[in-house]
Amino acid sequence: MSTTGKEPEAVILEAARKVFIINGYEGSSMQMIADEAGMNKALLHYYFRNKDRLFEAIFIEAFGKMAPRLHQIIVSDRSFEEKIRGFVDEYISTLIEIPEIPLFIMHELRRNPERIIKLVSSSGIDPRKVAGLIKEEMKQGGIREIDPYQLLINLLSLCIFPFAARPIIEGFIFEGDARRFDAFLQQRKKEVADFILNAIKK
Amino acid sequence: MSTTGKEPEAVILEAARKVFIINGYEGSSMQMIADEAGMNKALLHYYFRNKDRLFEAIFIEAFGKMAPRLHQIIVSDRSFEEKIRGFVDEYISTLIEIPEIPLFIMHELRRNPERIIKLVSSSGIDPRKVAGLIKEEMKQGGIREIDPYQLLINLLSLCIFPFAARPIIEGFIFEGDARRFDAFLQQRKKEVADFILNAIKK
DNA sequence: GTCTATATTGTGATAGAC
DNA sequence: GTCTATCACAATATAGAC
Repeated sequence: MSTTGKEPEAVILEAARKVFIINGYEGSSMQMIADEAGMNKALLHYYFRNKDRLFEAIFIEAFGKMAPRLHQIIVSDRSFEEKIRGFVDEYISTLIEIPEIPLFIMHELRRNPERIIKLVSSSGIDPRKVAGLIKEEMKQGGIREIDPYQLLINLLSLCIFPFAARPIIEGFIFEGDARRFDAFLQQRKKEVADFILNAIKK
Repeated sequence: MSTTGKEPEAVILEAARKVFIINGYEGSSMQMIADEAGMNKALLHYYFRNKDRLFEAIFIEAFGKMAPRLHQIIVSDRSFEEKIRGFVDEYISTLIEIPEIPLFIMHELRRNPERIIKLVSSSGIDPRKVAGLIKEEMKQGGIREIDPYQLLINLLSLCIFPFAARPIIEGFIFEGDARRFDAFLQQRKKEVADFILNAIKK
């Protein structure tokens, strides 16, 4: 009860989020989460039966932050160029806020791909419709027509990859200088949109 | 000794490769590797002192398959277009053979970023030189000049991301149909090269 | 609800027989 | 070199006091 100030459930979830998203399922222990939450291991089991259930709550939440935005922009009634620019800008901005999420999702999805089925079916997104929509717009927009799936993956690749590969890029290309990498990401919003729009121009 | 038929060391390494690359460091146990190798746990410790050393052998090998190819093509004396086409084609072809490597490297590098420093310094690749080379070629090649780092990351993103995100893409976009995904990858070699070259054309 | 204590299993690693 | 047996410890999870 209490005045909804800091229910243990919320505290646990916040701690679990931090620990799981950084270390992954196998790299995280209930003890780590308990420490982060400032309480006892047993309490985690009291509120969330076991590690799996606690993890699932975090994973679904993280997945939900990534998938639906894409769909929303694609099916809006803006112009094609505005859709591309809008998506790239919003997506990269979001990822700057939660940069660990892409790699987290990719890794955990690889560990347990069956989970996708549940999530996809519950998301209500029909990839065929999205592809059809893109194809339609390419015809009308005076744009070089390419496979809509390739375009879709290109869009996602250019937005997401730098975050998933951050340690490599930051270490390898920017010599470990985080500020250069951040500046790179800010500039990237415009750069990626331009890149895509140029690539599909006739 | 023996006639180099199947030295235990090689058998262990092959087993460790399979297990580590799929499950990651924390997701793998010495028992799993021993089972895969068809021998006893203790033997793994006999040949490779501990789990860390065994893992390091696998990680360095995997990393070595990804990084140097890029450099080799970039510094060759082919034309700019040929470099792009050559790199994309060879890189995607390689990744089709070893599709789990990108995610493996990304995840493990996140877990222990310090490891990069050692590897980068020993690879002899100077990112500044590579960027300078790209910049020079853009001037000569009659190409729209963009930040060479952005171009480099775009190149890598478009090649690597589909492999790292395979379960998501295959499940989410291709409805779990692996054959459609494979066809998609084959087509992608040409598609990505065209996409990039169009994007940087004046 | 929240803690301590504990049961149980799995892990990396080593000792020692052969 | 290769095995069995075992140690020391960390993990998930539960029982039970308060």
